[in-house]
Amino acid sequence: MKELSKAYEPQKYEDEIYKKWMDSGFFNPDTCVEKGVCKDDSPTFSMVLPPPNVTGTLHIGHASMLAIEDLVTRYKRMQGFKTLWLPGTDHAAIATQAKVEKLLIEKGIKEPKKELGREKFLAEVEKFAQESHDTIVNQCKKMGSSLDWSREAFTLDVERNLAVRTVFKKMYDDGLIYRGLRLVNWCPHCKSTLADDEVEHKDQIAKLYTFKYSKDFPIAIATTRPETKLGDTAVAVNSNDKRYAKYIGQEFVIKNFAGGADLKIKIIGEESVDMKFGTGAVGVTPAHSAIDYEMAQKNNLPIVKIINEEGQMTKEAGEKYLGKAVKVARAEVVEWLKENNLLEKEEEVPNSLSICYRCGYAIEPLPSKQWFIGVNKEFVLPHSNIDGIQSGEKVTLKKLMQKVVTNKQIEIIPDRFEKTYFHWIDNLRDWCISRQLWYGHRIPVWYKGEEVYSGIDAPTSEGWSQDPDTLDTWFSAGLWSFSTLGWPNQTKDLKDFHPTTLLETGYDIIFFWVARMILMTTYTLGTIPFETVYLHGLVRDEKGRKMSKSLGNVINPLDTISKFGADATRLSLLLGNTPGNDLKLSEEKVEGFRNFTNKLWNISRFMLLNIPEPKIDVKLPELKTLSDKWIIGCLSKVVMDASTMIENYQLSAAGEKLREFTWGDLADWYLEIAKVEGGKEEILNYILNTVLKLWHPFMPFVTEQIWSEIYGGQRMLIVEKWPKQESITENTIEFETIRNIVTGIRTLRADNKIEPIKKLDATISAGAKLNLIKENSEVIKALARLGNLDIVESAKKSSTAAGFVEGGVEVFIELAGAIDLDKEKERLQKEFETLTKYINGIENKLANEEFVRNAPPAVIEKERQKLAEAQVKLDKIEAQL
RNA sequence: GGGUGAUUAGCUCAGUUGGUUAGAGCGUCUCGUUUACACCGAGAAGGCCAAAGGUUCGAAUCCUUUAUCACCCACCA
Repeated sequence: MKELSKAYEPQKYEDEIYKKWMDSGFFNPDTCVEKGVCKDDSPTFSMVLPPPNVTGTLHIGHASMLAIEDLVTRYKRMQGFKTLWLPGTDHAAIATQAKVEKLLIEKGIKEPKKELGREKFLAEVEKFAQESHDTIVNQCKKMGSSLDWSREAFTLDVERNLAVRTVFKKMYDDGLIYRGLRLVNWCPHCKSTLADDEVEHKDQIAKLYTFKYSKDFPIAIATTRPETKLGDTAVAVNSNDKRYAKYIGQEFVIKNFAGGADLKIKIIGEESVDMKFGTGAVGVTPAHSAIDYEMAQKNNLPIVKIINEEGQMTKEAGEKYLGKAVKVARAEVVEWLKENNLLEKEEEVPNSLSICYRCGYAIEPLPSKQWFIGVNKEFVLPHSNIDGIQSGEKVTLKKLMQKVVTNKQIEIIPDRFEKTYFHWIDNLRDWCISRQLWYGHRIPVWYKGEEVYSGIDAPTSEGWSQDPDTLDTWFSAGLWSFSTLGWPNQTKDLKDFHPTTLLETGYDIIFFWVARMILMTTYTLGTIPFETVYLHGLVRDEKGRKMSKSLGNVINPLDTISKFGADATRLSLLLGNTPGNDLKLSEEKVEGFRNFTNKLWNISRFMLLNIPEPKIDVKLPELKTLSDKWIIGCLSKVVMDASTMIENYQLSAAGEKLREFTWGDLADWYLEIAKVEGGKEEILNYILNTVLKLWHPFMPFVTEQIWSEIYGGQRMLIVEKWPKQESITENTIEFETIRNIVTGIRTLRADNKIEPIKKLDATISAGAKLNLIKENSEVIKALARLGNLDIVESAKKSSTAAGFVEGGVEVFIELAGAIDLDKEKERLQKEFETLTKYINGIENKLANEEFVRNAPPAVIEKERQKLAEAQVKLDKIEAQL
């Protein structure tokens, strides 16, 4: 007989189990085919791991992602799918470079890039990235992730670089990638451009200054950025504004504004100007404001760049300001306005500040020559697997992105995010993809004088120099679903696993990543990157706040793993977690699930004590007793429910159902009954195997450990077949009667303060259920701790007994001297009253003609039944009173 | 300014096409070591389902309005 230790200690087993899984090769679909777990032509399930940034370590959010993805992967693998979950990491260009720069500065290198130069600096970044990578891989393993490490990829490795260059060249040739002078989002701190999505907005209070450029200028304007007025080329007023209409079209020259440049200001009419805000007039700075830039395009205004990439004033602002920081210039302009009595008002207004999503520094919009992807440019899609788009049809990237979601080829869970997605696409502008960073994919474009060459490889002739810039990190991330499978080579993996089945990621990167993958894949392959998108929420602390170092509320997954185990950590991130919603987590919650892993361990321990020779392939034996039929009915139902729920990505609900069965039905009832009934070796063996399989995707370690304790190394749970539903449709009502009788007796016992150890005598007036009760009398006696139990067809309550009615059966407990007759009467009286009220409610309902006319017959029948049952119960209680 | 989500027991949440006497876990209280488990067992208390209208025979569930909170988007200087 096998025997487990008394308590489960995760720390003792987890690393060893992971190693066994690795050695088995079962994370790799090819090995699974070789070893007959699935066939080469079995249906596939594939998913890529959203590659974590190599900027440091994994946090609890990553742990949640891994738990969800591993659950689905293990489920599919056990179902016999040819299953691939492909790991990788993201070089996260701007984030990683900024992090390493900071670290080097802390080390005492004041200007790392200048001092080290491109090559040495990059070597530092790569060293850091490698270390982070190793940490991340280790953490993934700690969580139990069944990732196929043999296929691991990196967004910046050689294979992915080829994919990047190939796609770039293709887009360039299709005219989708172009270089142009545009107003871009510039981060003076990161010294790079940013995509529109990489700009965040922060509410703040800003000073709004109202003033005139000069005494002679007829209109006062209001601005929160006076220094930019040195680059103004117009003043915009609402075309319908009677105050200013007469000036529209006029031009004014302001000499030496604020002691700096001369301004040439044209008054223009614009519908968009709010007459009620400020003075109703806006100074137009085309070079440093997106909206002003558009006005300039429309009105043919000159663009004067007065702030450079360093965040300093240019000579266009005038000699006085040349080289001065923006903030200094602002103060000086305000000072000048005051001195010249031009400042009319200074007030505080709420304002939205644009900041860099990486460093939080204020964004400076400025004109710059950059590379863009045109999202509205038409091109021909040669091969289309997209419903509603023909091969050879003219399309735009925007159209492709919209189509695959509107035609339901891609399903987004929860579906409300479709709306968000469409809204984003509708407002999408050309994507600026060049970055002035060193760490990343170098733009595959070479220059020689005026000549420009774009190719997968460098031109062979002399005299070409490559563009110094790199690509937005999301460019390579956008290729992830197919670049990881070997594209541009036509590999077997690509054929087998693309499009991938599922993309599981956070809702916070739906634009950055999900949308870009859809763009890149539909364009490059003419197909979807994935069939389903499952968006998870953020993990927050128990008060719903974001976890942050400064708040000190960070829960580190490695800590909870070492304290409570990986399985407990996983469960705490899976149960109560629903798509699209944030999850509140506390250490107590993890602790609770640690208790459950131990419970499962002990359930197994007990069952093993009653299974002399456990077998892996045990068939469902003949069901002898009511409880046997009942538990197998429950098990069968939970197999069905859990399966469909996982299929529908209701992972939390599936886990709840399993827990309810395992802890409630199985442990609290069936195992207790098994102690009485005996002879259950095979059925217990069958239930144990099934339960371990069902729990495996949720908590792989403890289940695999129990499995290996039972069956040695002969077969691993990770590749056992997922259970099938038995065709047991046993009515559970009869068992419910037994269960409720036991509970009823226990309640009476507690109410009357009778210690559990004392055995009571009882009489059951069973009526039509005489046989049922007789057959289960031993169970009732044991679970309710009865001494004598008389089961008769009909009996009356004695004066020293307490009684209750359950399922048409009356139960009388002999309390002899212990009974408080008044209290007993009061209790029955109370129940009588609630029941009467209940009956009245149903009677009224049934007396309502409208109800009887309109409600479906099944509902009416149910009400009648409820009424009849309640009526019987009421009569019996009345008799007991 | 536009949009989305949340609001159910002290806390965290279920409640899937409208038909329950509204559920679970944690916490609280009472009792308890009966040959798996005190990381446990038995029992109990605790809810005008945010508010107001409406639709319906019937609403926690559908519609409208409101309130509070959270998040996303946006070029109000």
